[in-house]
Amino acid sequence: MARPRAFDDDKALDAAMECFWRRGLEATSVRDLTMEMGINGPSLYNAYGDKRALFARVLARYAERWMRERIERMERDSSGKSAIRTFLHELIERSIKDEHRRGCLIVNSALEISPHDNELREVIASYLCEIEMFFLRCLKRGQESGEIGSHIDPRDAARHFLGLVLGIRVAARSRPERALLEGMVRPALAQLDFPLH
Amino acid sequence: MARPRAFDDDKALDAAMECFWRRGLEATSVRDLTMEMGINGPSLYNAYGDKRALFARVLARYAERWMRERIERMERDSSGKSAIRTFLHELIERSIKDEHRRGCLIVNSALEISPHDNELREVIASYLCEIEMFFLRCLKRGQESGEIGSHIDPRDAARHFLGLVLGIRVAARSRPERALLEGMVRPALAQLDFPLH
DNA sequence: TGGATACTGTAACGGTCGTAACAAAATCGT
DNA sequence: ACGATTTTGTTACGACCGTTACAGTATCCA
Repeated sequence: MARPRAFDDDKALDAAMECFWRRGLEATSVRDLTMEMGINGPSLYNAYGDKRALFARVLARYAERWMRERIERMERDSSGKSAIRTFLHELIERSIKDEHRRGCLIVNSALEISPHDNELREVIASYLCEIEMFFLRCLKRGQESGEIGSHIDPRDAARHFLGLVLGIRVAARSRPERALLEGMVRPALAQLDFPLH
Repeated sequence: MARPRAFDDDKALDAAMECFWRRGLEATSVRDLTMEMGINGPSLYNAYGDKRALFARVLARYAERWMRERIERMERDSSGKSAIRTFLHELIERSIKDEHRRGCLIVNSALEISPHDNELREVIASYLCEIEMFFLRCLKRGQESGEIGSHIDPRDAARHFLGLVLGIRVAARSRPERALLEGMVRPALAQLDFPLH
């Protein structure tokens, strides 16, 4: 049929992910990408379309690997309450140990993407929904098992935890201090332990 | 001595603020700025230095007008608890009515600024501290007056509210839905009303 | 009135941006 | 072995980037 590809798709996309993750969409040039991915401009355009299409592809890859992986891993936890706790503490741990201050590609993109780019905005909105739904499932599970009081509205609480996830990621960019991030979540987690009223 | 300035400093800085607020630091070109500010390139460089210096100036102006103004206005409230409530609800209202999806310049910048730009990063960190300290003062005031239970750790709660402020601003960028944003804060505000344990 | 001084406008600098034309090279089915 | 097909490397496009030289202009103090 035709000449086969000389580069590894997975490696190239991982390299592109690293670029966009560190510098964002605008600040990453196509030259940065080609150098880091080890391919030439025309190969990039032939394989992935333009820069924005590559970004969208990388964003989906990121969500799959770093968001859904974590959600699925947490949901293997038998306790909904401990799943929430572990999720948040792992998030804090990652945020603090994040040497290159990359943060989270989804959160970074939520702010960087132009408000007029409806396609990417909706993609990002759907990722936020997935996080919200994860918390909602955990909360309902915890209430069914009795470990979380029924006085808590799981819909509101899920949104509340989503807000904290986003807040942690933003705060960690300029103030990656453990005391700050742990203080942020402690009241929310404590509320799950309150006795029924 | 010399020829006086032909443009209004305040108007020019407001125009620059609007540019950076809508598009961010990178995506705003010097040509965008000169056109919107109504001045020429050399005048811009003569008056404000380079683009980054102008951005820093605009950021300080933004903090003064949109962050400190609100904090000071809220602190005129005799009740610490109601100051917190009003602050958050006003934030939500602004986020929903934000036609151009500008969000908050400070939060936007917290994510956009390069992690290696220590000067701007520290400026932004100091703004986050100011917000945290505002909440801390409100909480302490509320506890002294007895309207907030003493079982609440004001340091943690202040960080918690800061996290929510940041989370609201991020979420509103892609999901400016009232139900979402109000759900985010409701559990945190409800906690202030809990009876002592 | 005449410098001294600061601002304005025009024009352009070198550099980088995202993207594409084009030909050479490598693989396939036949 | 050949023609069809796809990827690769070279090169360069026009546009825009942040920034500045320079000459012209307006204002103040003397």
